[in-house]
Amino acid sequence: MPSNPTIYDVSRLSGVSTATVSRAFSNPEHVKEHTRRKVYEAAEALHYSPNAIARAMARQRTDKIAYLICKKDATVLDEFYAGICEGIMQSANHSEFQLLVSTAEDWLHNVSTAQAKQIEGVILGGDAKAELVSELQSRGVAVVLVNNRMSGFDLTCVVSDERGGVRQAVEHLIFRGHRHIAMIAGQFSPYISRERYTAFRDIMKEYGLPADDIRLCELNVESATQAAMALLQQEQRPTAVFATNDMIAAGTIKAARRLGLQIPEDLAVVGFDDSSICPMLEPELTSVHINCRRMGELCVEHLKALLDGKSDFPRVVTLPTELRIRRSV
Amino acid sequence: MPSNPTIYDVSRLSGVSTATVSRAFSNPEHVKEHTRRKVYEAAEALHYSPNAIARAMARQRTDKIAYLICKKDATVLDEFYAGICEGIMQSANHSEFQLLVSTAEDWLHNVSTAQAKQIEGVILGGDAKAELVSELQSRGVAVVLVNNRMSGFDLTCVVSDERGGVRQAVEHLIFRGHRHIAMIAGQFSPYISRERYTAFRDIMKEYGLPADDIRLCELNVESATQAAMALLQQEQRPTAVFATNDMIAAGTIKAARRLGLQIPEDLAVVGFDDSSICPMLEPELTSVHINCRRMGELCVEHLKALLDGKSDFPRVVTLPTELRIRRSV
DNA sequence: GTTTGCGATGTAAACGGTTACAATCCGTAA
DNA sequence: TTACGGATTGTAACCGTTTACATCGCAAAC
Repeated sequence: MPSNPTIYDVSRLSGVSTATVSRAFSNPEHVKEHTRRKVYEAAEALHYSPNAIARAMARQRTDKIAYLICKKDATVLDEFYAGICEGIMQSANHSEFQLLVSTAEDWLHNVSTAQAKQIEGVILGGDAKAELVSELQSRGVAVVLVNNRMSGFDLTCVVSDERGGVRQAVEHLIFRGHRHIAMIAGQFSPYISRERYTAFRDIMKEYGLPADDIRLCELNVESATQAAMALLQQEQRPTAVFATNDMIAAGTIKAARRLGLQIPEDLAVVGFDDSSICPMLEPELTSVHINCRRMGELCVEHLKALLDGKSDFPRVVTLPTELRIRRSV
Repeated sequence: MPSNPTIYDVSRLSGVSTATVSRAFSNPEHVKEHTRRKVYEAAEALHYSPNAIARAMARQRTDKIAYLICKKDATVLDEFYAGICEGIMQSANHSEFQLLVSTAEDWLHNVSTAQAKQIEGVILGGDAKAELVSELQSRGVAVVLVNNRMSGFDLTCVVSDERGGVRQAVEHLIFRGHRHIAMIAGQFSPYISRERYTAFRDIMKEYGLPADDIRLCELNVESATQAAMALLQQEQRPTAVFATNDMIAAGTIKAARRLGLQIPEDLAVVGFDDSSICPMLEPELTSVHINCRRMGELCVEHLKALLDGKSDFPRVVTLPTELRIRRSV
């Protein structure tokens, strides 16, 4: 197999210097129309395209960014993070970035120490450790946090409006007349868990309602179902449940069914995330929609701004949520 | 900010040549214990680590591979492809590959033409076009197909045992005494759709049962529900439904409930993929499990073998499926 | 005491672009 | 006509490694 054509081949064939060929590709406006065309023709004929490695070497920049997911769960790319990933992918492609994807654990060992240098920017998803952030920043890597915040650092965070989302869910229930609203909460990343929890408490208080019927559960359906069973078998049964994600809501629905409760007549349920399971459940689940793709896109946009030195951006970018009303309330 | 240390800095500090430093890092066995230690100490002191770009340039290999998802759907990284992606990620990290992720459309325009050269291997997921494969192979890029097959090419395919999976599902129904088994099928990638369809037909025939009650639907719950409604309102109602994925099974369950049918008493349902929704449904859905992570890992392993020139591997790697029995049958 | 051979190390030329600087061209104003 | 200046283009150094080849030292074999 003949090795790939180089800029020298193009230079020779088109009769101009390599510098001009280079300019024709990276600064077309600096080479005369006529010459440029000659270059392009030669390149076309040779199937030449600039070698990105060599270019990165000479330019001292790689246009490579990474999406690092910091999670210890079994499935790293769940629907939520996958959605963000899609947004990042799409936006990265349009911005001619190359996107590396990895999990944080493997990364910290293999890569942060060994290769971080050729990554220009990192998007950290999940529960990033402060140590990782400072390590990266100290090496001159631009960092954007997604769905997380961190104090004490000078960095950009892209988050969904968790409090607003909880408000949409809870007010929806309150406006339908519910007074005894319980919450079943799972342990997500610290940031998310805290936001959803405090938001629930604050909003209930705002309406003068008690926010003391709160259960915790593990992140699996059985645990959620158990928690819901216990909750619903109290003497003072709540008329509505706010579940901090859709899986927990699904568990709640199962528990209700086992206890012979009708949804939404006997019990209203609202979920969070508006994942793909919502329309599959019976009844279809009302849930708070988060625009994951958009979050991913925003991450890339802000990372780009950071890399271009335009860091006069807002430090915290908040994306509104949207209540998707279905039949479970 | 001081620019990163280079091999020259290490060379100077440790008092050996750059060649020796280089060897100390990439061929430790070719440098004497004593020297090696001096080099490592100097590197440590300077926080030096080899610049992968320069290394790629000199070595003429990049250790970069890509996972390309060929799909036109709205959500590219659904649970299935995300699972594969996780496996690839993990395996790639262990093999010190850098992993790029992208969708095929953007790719074909931006990358295949412009940058394919510095990617050494590609894993193609979904419905890859033959054109893309030949384009890549003609540029000397190693290609592995996942969950797809393609004739006329000399390439490695990693697939789950679709026929075996269908057999597990259908035989499970048959052994429970079902005779009138209907199928509701969605339009996935051509390969998957065809496999599941023909497998169903063949296996039913094998048991002397008619396989003529087959419905098609779009890939959304409503469409699946509609299809199931029509199916279940026939005068000769089937006693079991084989759904070609879990979402369709969910639609079937919804339809059954609307018609007042009990599951599994009046209707048995089996899904496919064993996605995370199975335990959330009521009743919990029996489904055919596919080990996506493992498929991803296998892709990387075979890609690696390909890159190392050991291509005496089986051309088609098939991964067994496993029936996860729950309550819907 | 030479020669031989091998392991450890050094020298310097790639790898394929970019870009500072110099040189040239060409139109315009003095 | 000539000097001037911006637009184009060419020359060559450089980006940070790897690696073919040369060199060196030293022990075994003669």
